Amino acid sequence: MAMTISQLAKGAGVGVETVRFYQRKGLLDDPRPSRTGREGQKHYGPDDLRRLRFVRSAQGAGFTLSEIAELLALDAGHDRPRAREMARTRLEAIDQEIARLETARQALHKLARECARGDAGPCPIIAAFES
Amino acid sequence: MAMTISQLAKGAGVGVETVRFYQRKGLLDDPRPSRTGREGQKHYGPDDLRRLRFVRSAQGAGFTLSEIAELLALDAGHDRPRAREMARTRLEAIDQEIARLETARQALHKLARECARGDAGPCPIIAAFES
DNA sequence: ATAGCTTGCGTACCATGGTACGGAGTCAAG
DNA sequence: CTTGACTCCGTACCATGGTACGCAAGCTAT
Repeated sequence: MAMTISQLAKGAGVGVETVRFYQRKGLLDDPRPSRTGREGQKHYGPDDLRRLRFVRSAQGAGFTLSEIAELLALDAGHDRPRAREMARTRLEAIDQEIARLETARQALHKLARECARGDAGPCPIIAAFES
Repeated sequence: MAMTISQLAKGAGVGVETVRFYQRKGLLDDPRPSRTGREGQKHYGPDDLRRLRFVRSAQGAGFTLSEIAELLALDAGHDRPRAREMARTRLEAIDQEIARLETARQALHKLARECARGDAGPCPIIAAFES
């Protein structure tokens, strides 16, 4: 069950350097080197993998690495109201972001439409963003 | 009609330093200092403001500054197919991003729901992201 | 045993998008 | 005529999220 750092990294689709980077940031455990197996080598279990995958998912949800560190601290702790607050805040930010993207989508769609006919001549790109 | 740099900046809601940064990046014109008005001072017209606002809008659409530089070059030029291609590519990226955010939204919603009851005790944050 | 891979560690470097700082000049008002 | 506001310019610095580099030590297959 024990994994090396490169197996751990592979399992989450990240690079070894990234794992170490997260360890330095306190996002991941940095286990004591153990004497089982290779001398001085660290190894990792399924929990580490879950945690690493969590970091990537939470990043996908737009949390910064330091927010993720806070979430992880909460997970170990008991401050549910704080956890809910963070979730709510992020949820609002996500909704705003989605709205912003929908707007951008319209502008781009307009750009594509206005450039649609003809293959030469100026195409009013700046005007397409005046919405 | 001529504006100073700070008026230009204010008109687009950015800082003076940001305007100069964009000039250094080639996103904005860097006019020759003129002899009208204050000696050695530059000034800007409505086109500069439109352009600056365009930069901010395009950034909002998720373009990087160097992509925006390319769009601006296209706007001056005649490569419509390229402009359409950029728009299409970005459109796809935006759709993916929206989908990603919707997923994240679900995860966060789940997190908030699972932490909803009780104000103490552990709250399965990591589990909430296992989707 | 020697090459080659992986590990661990620390430090340096990268891109992106700015922000800040310091010095020097110009101008208008008090 | 000094003070304050604004300008110009160059350079330095910042956070974020990594990526790369170099070194020593260990395992493993040849």
